[in-house]
Amino acid sequence: MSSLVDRIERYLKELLDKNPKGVIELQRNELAGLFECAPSQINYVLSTRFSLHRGYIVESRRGGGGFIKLIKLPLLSLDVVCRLLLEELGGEVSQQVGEGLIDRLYEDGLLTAREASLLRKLIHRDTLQLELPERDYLRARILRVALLEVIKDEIPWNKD
Amino acid sequence: MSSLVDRIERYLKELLDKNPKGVIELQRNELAGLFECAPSQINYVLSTRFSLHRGYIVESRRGGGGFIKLIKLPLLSLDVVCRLLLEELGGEVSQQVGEGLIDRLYEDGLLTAREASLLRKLIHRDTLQLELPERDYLRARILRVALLEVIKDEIPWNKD
DNA sequence: GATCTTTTGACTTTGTTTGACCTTTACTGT
DNA sequence: ACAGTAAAGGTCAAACAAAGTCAAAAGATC
Repeated sequence: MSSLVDRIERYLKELLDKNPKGVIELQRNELAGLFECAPSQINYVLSTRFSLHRGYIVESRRGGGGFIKLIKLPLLSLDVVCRLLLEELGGEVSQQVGEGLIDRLYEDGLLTAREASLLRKLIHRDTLQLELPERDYLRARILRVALLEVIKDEIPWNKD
Repeated sequence: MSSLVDRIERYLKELLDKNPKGVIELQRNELAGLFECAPSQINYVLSTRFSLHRGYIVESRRGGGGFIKLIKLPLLSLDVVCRLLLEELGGEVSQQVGEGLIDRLYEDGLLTAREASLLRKLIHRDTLQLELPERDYLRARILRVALLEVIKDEIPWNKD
């Protein structure tokens, strides 16, 4: 008997596959109602089955009219993400490394010229103005967020 | 399902777009009636979605024959941007104000949608992860750098 | 039976909606 | 002119409506 978490996972992946953009939006409580479980179960599914290193981004908003948005990342960028995001951008990033990364993303066509030069300025030590362990942590966070944002609307790859 | 506040916002922005002067006048109670909500909901929409930082001015008068007037400010001009840089972004900037400003830059066509949502994430407290006086200072620096980058193309005498 | 995964529930955080009460303005009758 | 009244809009705090967190309980696995 497949567990709840598995059934919810399957259900969401079906929805994602049906949707050509690889994006779905849902209500946590509604979904919990559909599967007759605690709402926090949905969070469990999301964090164990739709984590970043499995190739998904989850966005959400609270309050009235809140939602949860599930984005399936294009395969193309998936290996880039795994490598950069999880390894290099995990902890701290120096300015040099950061700039190298931005250059590479630009050359790969993931960043426009303007985005690249904006990011280069943003991660500059003169902008961050923090002492040294924190500065490199912040730079890593900034680049992580930027990368995540940028890979979302990569051209969708093959289906199935 | 989009929330009431979103629907009212959309409605008002449509009206503003349709009106070439970028000015509309309305009755609070009438609008509340149209959307079948409490009149004070209108105030909520106005203060969260049509703030000065987002590029709107709201004027009103009470009493018989009262009204609410919504004015969309003209596109950001160079001198307004300079004033923003010096005054608004000089010191500290809250997340709310920052988001408002980014919204306005986007609506004025100075930022692409992707740049806007990137910046929104970058200035989010979860990304900055600093305690409160420093966080708002850093946010101001980030927005300053971003704004400068973005208007570079607009400055005629600057050729790089 | 130790450990790993799943499931649940109490509590928190964030954003929205409402309602009771307040202030300002125009109009009306005297 | 003047007071009174009705007709706007304003404020603020409480209620409501999401989603998030965390730890403990319950199952599974070995």
